[in-house]
Amino acid sequence: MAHPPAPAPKPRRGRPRDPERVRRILEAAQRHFNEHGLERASVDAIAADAGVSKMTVYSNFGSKERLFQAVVRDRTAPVVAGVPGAGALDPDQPEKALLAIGARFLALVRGDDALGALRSVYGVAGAQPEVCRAFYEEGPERANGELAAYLRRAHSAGTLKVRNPLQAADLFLSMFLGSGHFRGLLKLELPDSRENRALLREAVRVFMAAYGA
Amino acid sequence: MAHPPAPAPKPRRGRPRDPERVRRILEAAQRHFNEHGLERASVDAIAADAGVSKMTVYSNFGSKERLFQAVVRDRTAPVVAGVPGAGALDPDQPEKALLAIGARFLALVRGDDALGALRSVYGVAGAQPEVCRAFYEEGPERANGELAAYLRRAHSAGTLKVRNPLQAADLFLSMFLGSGHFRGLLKLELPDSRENRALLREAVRVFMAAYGA
DNA sequence: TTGTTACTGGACTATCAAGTACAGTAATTT
DNA sequence: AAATTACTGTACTTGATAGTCCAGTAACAA
Repeated sequence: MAHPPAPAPKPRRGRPRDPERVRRILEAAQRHFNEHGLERASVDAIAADAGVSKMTVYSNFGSKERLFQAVVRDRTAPVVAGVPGAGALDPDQPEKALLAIGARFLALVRGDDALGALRSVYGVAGAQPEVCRAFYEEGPERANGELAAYLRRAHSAGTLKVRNPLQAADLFLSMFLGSGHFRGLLKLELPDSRENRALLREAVRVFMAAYGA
Repeated sequence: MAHPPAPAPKPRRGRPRDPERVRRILEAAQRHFNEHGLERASVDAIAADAGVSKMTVYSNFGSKERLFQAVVRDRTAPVVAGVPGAGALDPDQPEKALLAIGARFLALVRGDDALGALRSVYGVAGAQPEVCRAFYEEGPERANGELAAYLRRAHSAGTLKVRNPLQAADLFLSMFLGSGHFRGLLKLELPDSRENRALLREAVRVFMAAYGA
């Protein structure tokens, strides 16, 4: 979106880069960064795990930090993409829509992928502001924005009464970031699915009580 | 609470430990761990910052990891202590009480102390389960528990209608862990105080709409 | 075929930090 | 005073790892 799809076809001479190698590096790096964080992950281990020489990592990404940045940017958008799907939801059935959105968001913020990503990005807060900003904008902010768009539509349809859609969206999604999310980030035992369902129902009930038309 | 106040007066021979040095070490370590995390903080720097020899650090704490654990345990309880104060709140004025509790919790989860603590504890998730568990129990779980106790009292007083106090408490406190908290953890710009006040009011309004008697 | 670029694999350097050793000094008990 | 423990300061060992160098090989364009 920010960039035109393919700025230059780049018909250079010599052997072309192997895009599959690049993918393998990104995926291996993602696993290692998720599990150990930026500091403890070793480039040697990542290269070995990707089945690639260390020099290939450096010729493709330049440094460990830039590899980290590439990993974050590479996965943030697709991970969040599955969350809102707010475009397809019916503004006449807000309760149903909120249940769907909440269920997806809850699954996201309990999943190892997002938890690992959060931990590793929190670990570089301050040291790499651009990555943090990009992550925030492509991640939480975007999810909020899409839910807010839905709330606006429902408000126009008269099925909800939402004065400040961004605030309301933030509030709704926040409800899934409580103790269960803490436990996930700390790698403690997670609430079982029964408890998750109860939380989902209650969050929707609370929201409807406050914003129902 | 878990331990009797002073299990042994310990009248040993020789020079006694200097408790002030121990405090200086803990405080310096806290600053460094907050700012850089466990990995990047160096024991030499901590010792220098505390105005203490490195050997003193090791003879008091044994290792960097155990120093880290000591820091976390040392500060978790006091930090959270200021949060609920639910004991002193009037069960007949839940709206007022929730405003007070929410304001304190909001200030907490926006403050550098708690944010740094969260970042560093998230950084050792999995590697140091005991610290994570202790932090969780002394921190979020305890805050939840105290708010839940208040909600129970208000329910008995007939001013609120709360079937599941723990769930409701979790939901209420969660509302302050949304985008603003993300931004804090990522060291991005924080919402201004006007926005914080708006969030506080709205959170209380939403809660009252769902749980008001 | 030739020039050019991508990749391998291993050896190598440089750096940084955890933890130890040790010899001397300070404080405290008996 | 004597024994004992705490602390200092510096130098040291040890281990890990980011990043480089290099010689050789593979794949592609002209």
